Amino acid sequence: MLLDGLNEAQKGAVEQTEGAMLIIAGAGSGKTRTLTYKIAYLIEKGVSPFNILALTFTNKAAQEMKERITNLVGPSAMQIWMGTFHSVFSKVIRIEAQRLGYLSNFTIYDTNDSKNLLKAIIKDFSLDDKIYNKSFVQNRISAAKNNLISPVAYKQNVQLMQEDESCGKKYLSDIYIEYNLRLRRAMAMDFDDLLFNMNVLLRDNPDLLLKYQEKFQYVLVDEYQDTNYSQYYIIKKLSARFKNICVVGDDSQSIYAFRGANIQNILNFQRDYKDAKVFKLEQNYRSTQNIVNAANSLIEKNVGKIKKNVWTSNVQGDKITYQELSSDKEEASYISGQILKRISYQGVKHSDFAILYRTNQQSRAIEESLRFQNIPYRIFSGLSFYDRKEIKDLLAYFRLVVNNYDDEAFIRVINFPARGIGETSIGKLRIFASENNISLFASAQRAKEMSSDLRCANKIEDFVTMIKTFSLNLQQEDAFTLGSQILAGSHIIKFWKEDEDPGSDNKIENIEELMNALQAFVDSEEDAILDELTGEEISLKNKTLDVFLQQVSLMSETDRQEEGNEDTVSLMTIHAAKGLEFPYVFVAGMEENLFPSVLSLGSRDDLEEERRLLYVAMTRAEKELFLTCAQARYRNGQMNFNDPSRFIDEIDSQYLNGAIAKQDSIKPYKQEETFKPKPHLTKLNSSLPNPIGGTPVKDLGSFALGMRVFHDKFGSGVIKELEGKGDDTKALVVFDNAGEKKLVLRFAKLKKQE
DNA sequence: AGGTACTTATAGAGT
DNA sequence: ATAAGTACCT
Repeated sequence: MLLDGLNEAQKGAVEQTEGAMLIIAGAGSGKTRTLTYKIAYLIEKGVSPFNILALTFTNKAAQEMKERITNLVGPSAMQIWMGTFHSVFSKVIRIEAQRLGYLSNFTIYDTNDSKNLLKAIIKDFSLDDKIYNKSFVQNRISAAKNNLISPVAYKQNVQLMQEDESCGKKYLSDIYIEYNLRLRRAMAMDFDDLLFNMNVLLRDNPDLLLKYQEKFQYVLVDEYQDTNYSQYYIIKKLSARFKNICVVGDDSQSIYAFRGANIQNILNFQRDYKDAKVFKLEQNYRSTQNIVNAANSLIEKNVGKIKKNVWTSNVQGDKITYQELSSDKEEASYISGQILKRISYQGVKHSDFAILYRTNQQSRAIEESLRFQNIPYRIFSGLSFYDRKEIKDLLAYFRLVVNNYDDEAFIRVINFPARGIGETSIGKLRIFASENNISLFASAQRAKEMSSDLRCANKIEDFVTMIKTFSLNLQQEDAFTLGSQILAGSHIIKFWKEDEDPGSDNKIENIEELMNALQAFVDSEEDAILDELTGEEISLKNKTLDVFLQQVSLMSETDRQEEGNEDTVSLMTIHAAKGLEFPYVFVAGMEENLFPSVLSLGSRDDLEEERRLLYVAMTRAEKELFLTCAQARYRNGQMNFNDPSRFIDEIDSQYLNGAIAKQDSIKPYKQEETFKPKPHLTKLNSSLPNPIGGTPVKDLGSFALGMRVFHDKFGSGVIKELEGKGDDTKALVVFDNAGEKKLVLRFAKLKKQE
């Protein structure tokens, strides 16, 4: 019988098929399993896979779930629409593009493209790019889009306009307007547009609303705690007709507020859907009692959350190890030492270990140590394959061929490899383009009629002709064939072969890897879900370059990873570790200002998110968990000193080994309650005074040569030299017991003695 | 126009 | 520490 392997709570959640329901799934409680069986159960009950929509957090998760369901109910499972919000709805938008005034070969701009575009606009508006920092502007626009605030609505919103004005950015709304205009001119959408425009489609086209409501009779959403308002609204509308909406999540694992996720979506679900049934999965099958209890004791410190009692009947296990080390280097070698010890004496595999950290830059020291010890490792995320220059260049050629209006792609390749079209000429094209409100490519096509003479008009014409020739073949050739022609026509390989730099061989290998991916895409089986739509839809099943590009733009680094058969240690950020589990887990960098991040200290909501992040990290571990802290760490080229993370104190010490009671270090975190209220748009107030580096600058001028000072770690000593001034003052201190140290006063927290 | 040398911004998680 | 931007030279 299908449901025999499930516990009572899981079974209940599976058997409730109709109506609205919320499944609160604690860490390690078999959530994926439950969801898998639930979908299989629906199909077995006679629901057509065509009528099921399942939204997951990564494409990889979707793929794995599909495979499992296929194992349970057979190949019809391949017909389920399953994937991330972005990938599923980008397909819908592709199909219905005309309703939005787009063609289906529109480009998806990634964050980088967005920022470049914003930079150009800020420059064109003659605004100060320090005040109008492109990352800030991008965040603000993204937040607006995620809250379904259009440029016009933004301008009419008194509160938003006042916020902008009060921080000296009154033209932000104008930038937003221009940004959207230029996106449209480039026939491009950014990530947020995919969701925003899906909402527009459903709002403005009653026939389409009905069509997709009829199609998606059963809507299931995984990781519901990490959905934003735009996503919330899409599924609300889609499920309004049949009212079969099942959301699964854990409010304690909500870690994407920075990206617009709204934890209220899950907290308010019952208010929103009055008849909603609630199921709680509370038994943890993953971790030892010590790990579960320790994680519980931490997350208890959060105020806003749904009551639940996560427990386990697993063995008690070892206590969690907390280890302070003197530096990031020591921390790294401690970790590799612990790994080596377990591998040589206990026959544990490399792949049983994960090293998790808050920020990507922490991987460096750890990598060095692992390499030194010959421990095989694999780093997830970091500089993604698709972020590499050589890959982006070639993809830009592809993009321009697929969509001639794609201005960001045009800028990237018009003179790469160098073909004698310089800044001056490109500037003239830009002006012509904005005067006539056309794309750069269209301007290039009309180079001859431009008033100012273009000395390189012939070269531009050659380039245009080349791209156009490829474009003509877009629907005739498969992605690999056309891609190879473009690669040859671009002379990119020739460029890297002639390049002296030793890194260029690797670049060529990467390009070859991309070509392999193209070949694999062409050879792959047709995606059955694309076959299913009938009527006026364009064909999505061709293995052409445009389809490849759309797939690739929404692929994350974790989606890309092959099923790793290699036996390696995994290194990744905690965010990337969401949903994974490992027998042995190290969480590195348990320090104030790093974890919790210095940027989170300004609000309780942000701090609670950091706490949930640690909760996620801890609950990845099955058998053994290590938390490490480095007293000194290189950051931004400078040595940095931080206290151990406040979170260490928050974990009940009975589950912890190695915690050192701090005698006299003062921890001023009791001020939690004094945080200022947040405006309703997440992150929209992050422009408020927030000094880079975070630590308030104290009176650094009060130290003098020969003065006796005290340092928390190094003890007493005498200042031998002082150099630099202001923020950068450094002191050479001769410590009584710790030798000479050069300290940055801003970080070192030196105290005067006597 | 293209390349090199110096300057300066940026260092939070990622679809 | 590093990437990206600018100034200047060939």
